[in-house]
Amino acid sequence: MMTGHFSISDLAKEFEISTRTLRFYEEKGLLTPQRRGSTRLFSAADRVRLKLILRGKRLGFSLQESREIIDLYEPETANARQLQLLLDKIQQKRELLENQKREIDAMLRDLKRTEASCLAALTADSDGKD
Amino acid sequence: MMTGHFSISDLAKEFEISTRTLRFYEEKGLLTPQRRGSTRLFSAADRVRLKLILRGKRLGFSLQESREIIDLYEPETANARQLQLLLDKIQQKRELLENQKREIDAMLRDLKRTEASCLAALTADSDGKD
DNA sequence: TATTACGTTTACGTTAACGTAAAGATAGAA
DNA sequence: TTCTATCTTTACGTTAACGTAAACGTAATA
Repeated sequence: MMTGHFSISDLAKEFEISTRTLRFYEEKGLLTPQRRGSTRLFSAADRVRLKLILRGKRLGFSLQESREIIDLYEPETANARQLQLLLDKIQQKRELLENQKREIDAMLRDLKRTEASCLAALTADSDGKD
Repeated sequence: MMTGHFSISDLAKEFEISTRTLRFYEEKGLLTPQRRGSTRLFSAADRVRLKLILRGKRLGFSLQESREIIDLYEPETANARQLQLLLDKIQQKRELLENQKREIDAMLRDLKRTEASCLAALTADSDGKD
């Protein structure tokens, strides 16, 4: 039935995770699905949060860290003092991410060097120099 | 004494990790220090490997993944067939890293948007509109 | 010589992020 | 109504990456 909501297995299939994982995320307060009786009903907002959690995972963030980042997106904090705090946190996360990018670039450079010497070795072989 | 080697605590201090961590990495075959008696002697090469391991950690790689990447750097594989395999692996890792970069950029864009609306809210407040 | 600093091995403990199994409720199809 | 699918809760198990403690060896220093 079209309810505008997702069942637990809907999301599990879509994102190729287990239902246990979804229940675990709720248990940890990362997702807060509604209930119809005892059955969980996930909203579009829950789905977005899930996307962010999984993206965080791919970047090597812990669930706690992902939660911190996700919480930054919620503009419930309409108070100015809180907003400044929010901006500070965003700045922190930005620096962390920029650092990650730099490390990735360093790794890519290293790989490129190794690749180059591999290719050199290969072409030397195909030159039939020996 | 200048031996051209590092003691376990030398490396522990330099990289701000525990000696347990270094022993653990050896146990897992990620580092292979020599021994003088029972005491570990780490070489400059060990130190480089350690750097790569820690960089991998910061990027959210498991020790197993870090090992795979590090192994790519070792040009012991002078055989052509092996070299081609090596190039394939490098390509795989490159794609993985490029993907990570894309995800980071996505995250940075999201943060930027949130930041923008925060700033908008703040300046609206300081306008004293209410 | 006794203490301090540093090294060793062995082994049990811990946290995160789930996996897996048991036992049961509910709703629609055969 | 019985079967099948899908949901629930509860709870013990598992892996990675170390932490922590015990018990010991060695070497320089007070």
